[in-house]
Amino acid sequence: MTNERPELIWLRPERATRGPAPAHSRAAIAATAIALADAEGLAGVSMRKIAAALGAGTMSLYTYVPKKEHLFDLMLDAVAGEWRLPDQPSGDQRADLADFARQGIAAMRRHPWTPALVLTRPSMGPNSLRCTEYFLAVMAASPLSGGTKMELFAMLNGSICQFAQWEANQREAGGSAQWQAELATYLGSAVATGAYPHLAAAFAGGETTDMDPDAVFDRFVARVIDLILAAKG
Amino acid sequence: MTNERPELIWLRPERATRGPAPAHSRAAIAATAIALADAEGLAGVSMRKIAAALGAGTMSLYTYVPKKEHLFDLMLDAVAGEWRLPDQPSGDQRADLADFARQGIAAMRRHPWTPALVLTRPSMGPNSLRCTEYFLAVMAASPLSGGTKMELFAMLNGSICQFAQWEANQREAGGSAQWQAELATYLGSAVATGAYPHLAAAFAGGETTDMDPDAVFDRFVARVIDLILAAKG
DNA sequence: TAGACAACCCGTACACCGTACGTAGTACAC
DNA sequence: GTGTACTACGTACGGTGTACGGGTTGTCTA
Repeated sequence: MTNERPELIWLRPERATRGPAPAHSRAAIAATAIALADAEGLAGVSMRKIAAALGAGTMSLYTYVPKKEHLFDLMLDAVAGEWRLPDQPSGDQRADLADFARQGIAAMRRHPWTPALVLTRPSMGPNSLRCTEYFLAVMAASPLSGGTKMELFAMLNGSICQFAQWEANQREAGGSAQWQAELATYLGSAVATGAYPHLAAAFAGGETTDMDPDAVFDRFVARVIDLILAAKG
Repeated sequence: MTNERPELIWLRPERATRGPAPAHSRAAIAATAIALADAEGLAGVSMRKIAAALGAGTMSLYTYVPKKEHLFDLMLDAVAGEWRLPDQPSGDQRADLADFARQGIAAMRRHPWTPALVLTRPSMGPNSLRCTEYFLAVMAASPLSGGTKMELFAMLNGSICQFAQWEANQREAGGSAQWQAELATYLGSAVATGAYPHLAAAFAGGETTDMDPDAVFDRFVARVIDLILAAKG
């Protein structure tokens, strides 16, 4: 079989025993990348910029991270480490899941680039495993199969990501007055053709859905939790 | 105010009246891009490759599409045009929504790059509007507000995307035996530390969840539809 | 009908990206 | 002391999106 270095970053030891002591660390690199992503978005994260921020040569990073993709894994797991989970579930499933979800949305609001990454690049670093473990602990009393529980976990996680991504999109769009004006013009003219009567009715119904984001999220997540707790399969 | 060309592509006329007749069209460019994305993934779509496939100069594309982002809008709307929706809902809400969802997952299986794009870049081209209109028609009898219905639509759509993306991830991971082996090694060693008892239990429970994908999807989407039809807010 | 001008077509060029490769230096294993 | 595994990183390559400018073509105005 192949004796190559493993592709999975969690299988590579961070530190070897032979050469000089490394001047940096995976954690520091990930932290710098996260700061960059927070400030400039995912597209603003480049190996050169990270290296510059760390005062290192660009290619030095590749001693710590074999590919940029793996850097994303590190970033995601660092964010997953921000969840503050109690050691033991309280016993109130609904409350525990709601709290779990709120931790998630909070982390993703701090780091708006996370949902896009989580959805397209699921990874299971130590911190992600800790989150999964907690979810399973909350569901421990349920008679559902392990596989079904994992499915439900994916669903909860995905829903949180989806919501966070939606919020991020809203924020981005809301920032540009021109964009909003153009969208209104376009939708107005589309509706005016008469081809979309129901759409017209929906828009005419007074758009007063700009409630407190936390309330919207709680309502949304309550629905998802309903669904999880009602699951039989 | 500004007299600039609108940023929103649906507000730009496809064809002007002054110069020579264009040799290509937005639709042809989008179709080429879609073929490329289907074959090589989103990352394989570059302006140069599209132009080459069309037999055009790279920069010529920019007469049709002001930025690459807008090309994505065109691609997504072309995919949205693949939904085969009846002129009128049947009257059976659950059946209509289930059919709608099945159309969605089918389109996204044909074009595995769509969910990532839809989630991060919602756009409302004519075909997307048609889909929205159909959903609202299905929900016409419901007393919910227009805003709530739009939220529910976003939720249904998002769920479909999420599922499709999850499937795409599975397919990609399943393709590499090495990757699967490494993941198993890693999870095994993680579980062996004893730090994740519930995770261990979930894995120990015999992973026989590899059912028919259609059945899994139908089960998943049935849950989401339950949630939509039960909505009161 | 003359000519202005808008829109098409596209080659060149620039800034930036991820990263392969090679070299130099360092510290532990033998 | 020597070999060797490791860190550090400059240079370079092939790719990206797209700004710019010039040549061409068709239509609308005078």
